[in-house]
Amino acid sequence: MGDRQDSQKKRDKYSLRGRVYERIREDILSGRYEQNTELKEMAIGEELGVSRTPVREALRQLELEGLVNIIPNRGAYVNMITAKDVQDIYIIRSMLEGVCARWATEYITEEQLEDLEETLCLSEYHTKKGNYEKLYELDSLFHEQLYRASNSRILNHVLSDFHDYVKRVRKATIASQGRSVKSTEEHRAIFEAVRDRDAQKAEELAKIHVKHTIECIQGYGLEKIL
Amino acid sequence: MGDRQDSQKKRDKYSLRGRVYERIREDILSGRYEQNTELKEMAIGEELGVSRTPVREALRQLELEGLVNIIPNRGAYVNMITAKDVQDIYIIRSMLEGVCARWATEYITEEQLEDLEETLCLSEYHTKKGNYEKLYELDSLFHEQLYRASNSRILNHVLSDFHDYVKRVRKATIASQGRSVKSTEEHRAIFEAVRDRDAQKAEELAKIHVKHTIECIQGYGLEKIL
DNA sequence: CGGCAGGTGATTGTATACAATAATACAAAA
DNA sequence: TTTTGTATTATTGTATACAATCACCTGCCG
Repeated sequence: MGDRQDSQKKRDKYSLRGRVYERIREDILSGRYEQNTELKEMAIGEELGVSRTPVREALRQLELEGLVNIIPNRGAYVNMITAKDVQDIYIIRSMLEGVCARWATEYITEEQLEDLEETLCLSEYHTKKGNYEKLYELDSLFHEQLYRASNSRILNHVLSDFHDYVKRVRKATIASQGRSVKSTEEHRAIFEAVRDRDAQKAEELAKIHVKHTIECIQGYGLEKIL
Repeated sequence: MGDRQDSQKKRDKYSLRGRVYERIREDILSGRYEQNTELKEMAIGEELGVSRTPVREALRQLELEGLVNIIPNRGAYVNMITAKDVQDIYIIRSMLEGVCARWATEYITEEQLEDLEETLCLSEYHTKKGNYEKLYELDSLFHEQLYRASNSRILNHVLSDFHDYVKRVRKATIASQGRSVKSTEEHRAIFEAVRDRDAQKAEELAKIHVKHTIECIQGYGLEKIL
């Protein structure tokens, strides 16, 4: 339990390549590697008990995401998300989550609304209990459900990636009493605006929600997390 | 001539994998394949005179971009950009190009400003001559230079991808007398706002520039392009 | 002592071989 | 006729083998 993370993602968790990809990605995003660590195909392959082939394919994918630098004939090097990247992502996300919420008011189905409310209820429950691990998962789920409800494959794709990239930061912010309570309240407000089909309000609330997270991060000190 | 397209992209055009990737990507984005065309590794490999290995790696990368669907043990299928995707991309781009221009006013260097103006001059020249092929390249270059000037790796990455995705549409819109003149004028205005460090104006102009392109597309009829 | 040439080992790039899986066709039984 | 089981074939998934490239070290020469 606790490895829920891709939900809707089609990323194939069952092929060797898929597992290797997820593994390296997770290791980079969670900071287990340092910047510019060299990722040798053979070494990783041995560690995971697979040959070079799936490792290579995974590294090529990570290169495309910008999480790995590949220098031809030389090797693959870890490319960490920097503090500035995180800031930029949050600013961009604040806008995109806004549009997302706006679009969701137009496209969300009754079923999706119910799912969203269920997630919300669980969030409120676990907020009270201070169960941060579970809360992080529910926070992710809430946003991903909203992404899907926007009915935009493109927006969903971009936002999901960003969401993953700042995973570490989000884990840290959620795990503070003050922020988690506030965050869940804001989720509730966004949900209600979407349910009531108030596009303007939903957009505004979603933007503010992300902005508050930025402020929380800046208060906390980004260096401590990265 | 005419295959300029990646400029700053680090995409390795010299390895077999890189060439295969670019080739398939280009074929998908330019509409040479139909939706759901099955991409067989062996067939592509034979066509390009390479083995399955580089083809596989290329397909895996395209999967991550969403340009190809891979069903495990079954195959890879073309996933075209739909008309709605294009609309979404333009709406999102309009916001992101706005932030990009804003950030550029803060970060652009004198050298980058000169490069930008040079591109602009060439654009104006070729606009007069109605040289649409060249104009398309210069339009791409102008935007890419601005992306870089934003000093945001993240923003640059997202915008560059989007820019590629709507390549076909952009080619079509540029190739209309009215739009190309207007577009170049708008580029000039954006450039001047950036040069004068007027963030507010630059952002507004960049947003409007993309919005105008949407309108042009809608007037043109997206179905004809896709 | 320093710089450069060449060799050596390590690592990636590509091709191929083999294994596993899924699609297809066909035949037999209900 | 329909359905189901099975053999065949095509295709992908993975491993390995081989080629090309690069980094590093050594030793020669200035």
